[in-house]
Amino acid sequence: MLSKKTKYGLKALTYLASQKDRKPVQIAEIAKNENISQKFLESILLTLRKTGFLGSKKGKGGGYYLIKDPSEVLMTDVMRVLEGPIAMVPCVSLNFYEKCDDCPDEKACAVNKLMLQVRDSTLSVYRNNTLADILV
Amino acid sequence: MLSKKTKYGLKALTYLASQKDRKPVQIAEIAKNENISQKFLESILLTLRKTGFLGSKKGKGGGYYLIKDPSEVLMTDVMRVLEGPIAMVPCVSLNFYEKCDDCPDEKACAVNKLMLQVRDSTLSVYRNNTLADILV
DNA sequence: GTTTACTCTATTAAATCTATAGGGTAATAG
DNA sequence: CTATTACCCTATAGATTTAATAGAGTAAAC
Repeated sequence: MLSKKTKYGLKALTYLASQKDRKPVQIAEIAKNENISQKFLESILLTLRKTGFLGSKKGKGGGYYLIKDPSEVLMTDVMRVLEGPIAMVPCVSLNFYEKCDDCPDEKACAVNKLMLQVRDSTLSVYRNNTLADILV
Repeated sequence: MLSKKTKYGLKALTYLASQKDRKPVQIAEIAKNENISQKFLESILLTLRKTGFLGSKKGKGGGYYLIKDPSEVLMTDVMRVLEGPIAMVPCVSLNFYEKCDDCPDEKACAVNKLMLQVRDSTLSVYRNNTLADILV
């Protein structure tokens, strides 16, 4: 299941991406238009700023804005930051690999074999989509 | 993240599928060989029996056994029973559809657009794999 | 009729997710 | 300069889900 954090984060990014210009947009405006708890959204936008997706401006007329062009924001990167590993099990994760303690041999593991395929297919979707691609 | 329930369920199914014959296998044997808590496995196998994947035999020499040939057990069905919806959001789920209360229009939702693709690609993996395919 | 092994319910412990509260601080406008 | 705006950060609580355990019950086999 997709977490609310990821869902809200994606909605905020697309909201910013569909602005005419790159002027800062206030948290309150995004929260209201996308039906998101403002405080919760605050922490999500903070994460996106710290990970280089967003810039922010303080004071009157401040807010958040996209740093890169939407067509340069890969879903792979967004999803890893918001949702975490793309793989459903750590033993098939590219960026968050971890050995299963209950599994003596990954090569002989059916779960591994299946989840490897799922990871690859999911990954290809994220790699083929930028923020610009999912705008509607 | 894949739940332990699904992981254990898949391991149990593959354990049963790789038996020479279809004689009942005891819970304890599966639990020991696959490093699974026996009581937890018990409840998982019960689910798989109730949903038509496994049969069981009581008393001495009893246990669980596969009902169908491994090549006829689709991963789509297994995953839906063990893990639940394949879609990451209810609004793109085929079997568990639900409208998002925060989203006025699915057609205009970027999350929907992206997750629809993810669902389709994941689904195609599960549809192309039977229990026989993931044996190692 | 005793043993074996599945069946079922209830409960608990742990982890994670979601949301809220509240104060702090930097930047801007006037 | 100063008041206001709006981001920044920490802590915490409530809800939900997951994982595991305990224990009693029941059907079948030998």
